[in-house]
Amino acid sequence: MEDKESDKIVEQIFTEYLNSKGHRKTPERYAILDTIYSIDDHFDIDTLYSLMREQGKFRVSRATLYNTITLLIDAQLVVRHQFGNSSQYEKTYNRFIHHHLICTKCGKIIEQKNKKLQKEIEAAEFSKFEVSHYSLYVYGVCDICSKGNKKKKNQTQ
Amino acid sequence: MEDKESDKIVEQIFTEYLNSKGHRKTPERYAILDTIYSIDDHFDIDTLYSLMREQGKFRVSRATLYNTITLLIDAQLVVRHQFGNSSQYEKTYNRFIHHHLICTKCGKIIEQKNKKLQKEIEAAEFSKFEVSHYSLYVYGVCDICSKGNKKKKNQTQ
DNA sequence: GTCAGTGCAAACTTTTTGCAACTAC
DNA sequence: GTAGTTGCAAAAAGTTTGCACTGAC
Repeated sequence: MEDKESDKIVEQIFTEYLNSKGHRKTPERYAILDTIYSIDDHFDIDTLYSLMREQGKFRVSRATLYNTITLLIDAQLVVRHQFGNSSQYEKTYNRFIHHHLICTKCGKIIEQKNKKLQKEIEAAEFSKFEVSHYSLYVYGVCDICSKGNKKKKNQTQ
Repeated sequence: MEDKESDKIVEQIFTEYLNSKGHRKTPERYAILDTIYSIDDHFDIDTLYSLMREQGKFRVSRATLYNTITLLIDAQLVVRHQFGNSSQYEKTYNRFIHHHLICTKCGKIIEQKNKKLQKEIEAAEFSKFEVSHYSLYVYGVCDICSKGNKKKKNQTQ
């Protein structure tokens, strides 16, 4: 998805990263990178694993996925979130900056832009700390769960 | 630690919560609540488990800890964080509001107040979402790791 | 007395690790 | 050629579940 242009840039960034670290440029790593950048929202390792098998793109093991995703995080091309039980990941390059609204009733995760807040967080000063990125998780009740409760009124909570 | 006064209030809140939900008021639950409120920073289930054994306060199983902490989260007396591999928890009542600075080099978590930012996040509007609380995780490099790198200059990055 | 809650151990899930085979350099 | 990578399976770590027993109501 997205544009081919940014995919090329992302590959370039990864190549430079691998070179700088003295890591090898294996086909597995690029296949994983490509697949991740074809996914537009959050994913976990198992989803990524299944997706790569289905697509028949390139057969990689889970161990390799874990190894590679660590590299991608270090290269700042992917971020990790830990909602729920398993780690969730998302690509970072060329992806709009957003905050995460997490519904405490149904567990749904909603991405929401808020330019004003984004700027305020980015402008914040934290003493003795070199900031690279941040994640804001806002917990509450989503629209659907909120409506559901009001209509039904049959829940103790 | 903290003051006895707030411990009483916290117990009261929990009692009201248990009543409202029709849950039983077991000694295990209060022992867990008390222990949690004696801890001043983050902890995981294993730490809590060991602490309760050491103190000889009350012997509870891990299963009960997991069950009870779920209730405490629902009662808004505890929040869960998911840095690293295991879930981290912290008490909420009477605890200063802070943000989490996470060092990507050493993994250390620094709690930092920022009243201005706190107010800005609290003032933020998220459409179709009833906010209850939030967590801000700021990733970057801490003072010590930053100094270490500058001194050594032996790392590729 | 009843059923929610508990302890224990087994099961399950996610992630890490050890090792032989492979391959990028 | 050789060390970094990979795949596989086993192990580890964290959490959940099943079941018999206990105790709050």
